[in-house]
Amino acid sequence: MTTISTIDKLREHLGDTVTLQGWVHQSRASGKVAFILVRDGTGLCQCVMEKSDQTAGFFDETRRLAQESALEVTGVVVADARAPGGFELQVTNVCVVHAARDYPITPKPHGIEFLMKLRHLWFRSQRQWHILRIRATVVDEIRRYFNDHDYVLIDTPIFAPAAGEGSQTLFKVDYFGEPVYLAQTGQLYVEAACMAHRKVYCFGPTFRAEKSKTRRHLTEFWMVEPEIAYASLGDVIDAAEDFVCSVVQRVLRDHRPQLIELGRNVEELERIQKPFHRITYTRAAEMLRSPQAKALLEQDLVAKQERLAELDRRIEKLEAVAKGDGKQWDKDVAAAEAIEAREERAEVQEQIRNIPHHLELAAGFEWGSDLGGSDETIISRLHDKPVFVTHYPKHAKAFYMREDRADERVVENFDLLAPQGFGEIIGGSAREEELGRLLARIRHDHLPEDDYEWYLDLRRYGSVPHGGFGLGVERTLCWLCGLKHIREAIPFARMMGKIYP
RNA sequence: UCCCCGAUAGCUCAAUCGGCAGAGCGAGCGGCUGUUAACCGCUAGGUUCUAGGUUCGAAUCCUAGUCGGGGAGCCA
Repeated sequence: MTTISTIDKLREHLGDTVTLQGWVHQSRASGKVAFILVRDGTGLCQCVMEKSDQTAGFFDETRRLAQESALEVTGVVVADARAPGGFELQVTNVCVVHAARDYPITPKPHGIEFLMKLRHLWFRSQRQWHILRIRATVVDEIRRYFNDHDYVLIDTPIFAPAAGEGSQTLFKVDYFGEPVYLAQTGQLYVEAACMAHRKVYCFGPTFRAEKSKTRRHLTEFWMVEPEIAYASLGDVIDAAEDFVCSVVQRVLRDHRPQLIELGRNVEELERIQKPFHRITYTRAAEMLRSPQAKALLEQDLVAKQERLAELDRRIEKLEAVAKGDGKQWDKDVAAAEAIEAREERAEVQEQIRNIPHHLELAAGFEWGSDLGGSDETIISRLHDKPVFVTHYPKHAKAFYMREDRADERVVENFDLLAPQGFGEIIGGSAREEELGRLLARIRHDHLPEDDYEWYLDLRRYGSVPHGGFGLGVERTLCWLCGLKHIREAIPFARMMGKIYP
């Protein structure tokens, strides 16, 4: 009777005979020795099987086990520098649970369409495994942070009778013959709850029917929304800052190796310390029109053009190698690198095409417009840490945001822009607590007043200054992991025109 | 809603000016006693997205459509 172990605990079993329950991640075999890289959900372990009297009974059948075959493998745990991870299993027995055939995801590169259709299998790949582990930690830290800071969890409804935000982005569903909408935010409900519990938060999926096919958009994404009674705009910003630092620290603490594996620059994350930068929208607008912004983009253009020339040279060289008559191995590597370089070239070309437009947008930025994606990128790249942009023009923002009493053209809101151009990860505000002002805004925006009767009650009975924010889990994960596309930050992405699997 | 790009073997990609449909991986078989995306040999594998058109001849050119990728607007 041997111990059943998991790969993450092998270190504790050095010298022991243990059984691993897992799947074949990769395998290499010769006539007399086979290396099976086993994946068991907790990690990877190289299992070495030498042909001998002991293994004769199963060696020939198992040496060529196909990728993703399920197996129980028993052996002695030994330390070996040649093994990935430093430990390996000297196999004494193998029990095939299920022999797989023709597993579609191979160790070679695949296209994104193919991988998304096989999302249910793509999970098993190392990169995806790391990302979803980090996601689980981020979600855990979100809950832990708010629970430990005296926030009360309030679950808000998914079926909502009216719009929380722009009504063009609502998913309409039939509710016993009545049209209702999938929630875009739980905010109005947590506002009600914070008057009962002082500090509350909701955490769940939200739905937006935005017709956006970009690397930053999902139609179903997860958002945490804390709401605090007796809070000023400054209090809410302080809370957001502390919270974001806490999430970053936790991910650094628990996932440093995974972040490095994903290619994330860990030093950049280590710089995420309080205080973050705080600028007003008006100042941001000035920055966009400033010589610094222009210089940044112009330098960017030069850098991108140099990169493009470099890539052209590289691609030419790689193609020559790939088509030459060198060793097959070298040709393969060159061909794979050429594909990667071509992808990067296409991306750089697109960026170069966009820069003049971005320059124009920034230089011609007028007070009153909302900040666009490229504007946010410029602002965040002019800073080395996350930036809070506050006090946006009233007419560009939602009706519930508190009017600045000192300047009624703006509201007391903020966005938090992640550094390195990852864009907006938080939106928040102080909420309008005066019934009269709120009613005027609802009427001005032609919103259905009846639907908001209950919400207006909050201003009739013990209305106090309060505020909160919403943090998008997937966008935060993109930033933390350095992901290029949001679809990798959620187990099963829901995007415009995509709902399988 | 708008703009740009793409679709060739199971996968990733080639195919020069419009002239015989190719390679690697994966799969199958064989070989190899320490591999790290293993290696070596052999085998099988094609309605070139769809429908029209131009042409002696179309993967390649034209028109329309479908699907996918990226971006704008909008947003977390």
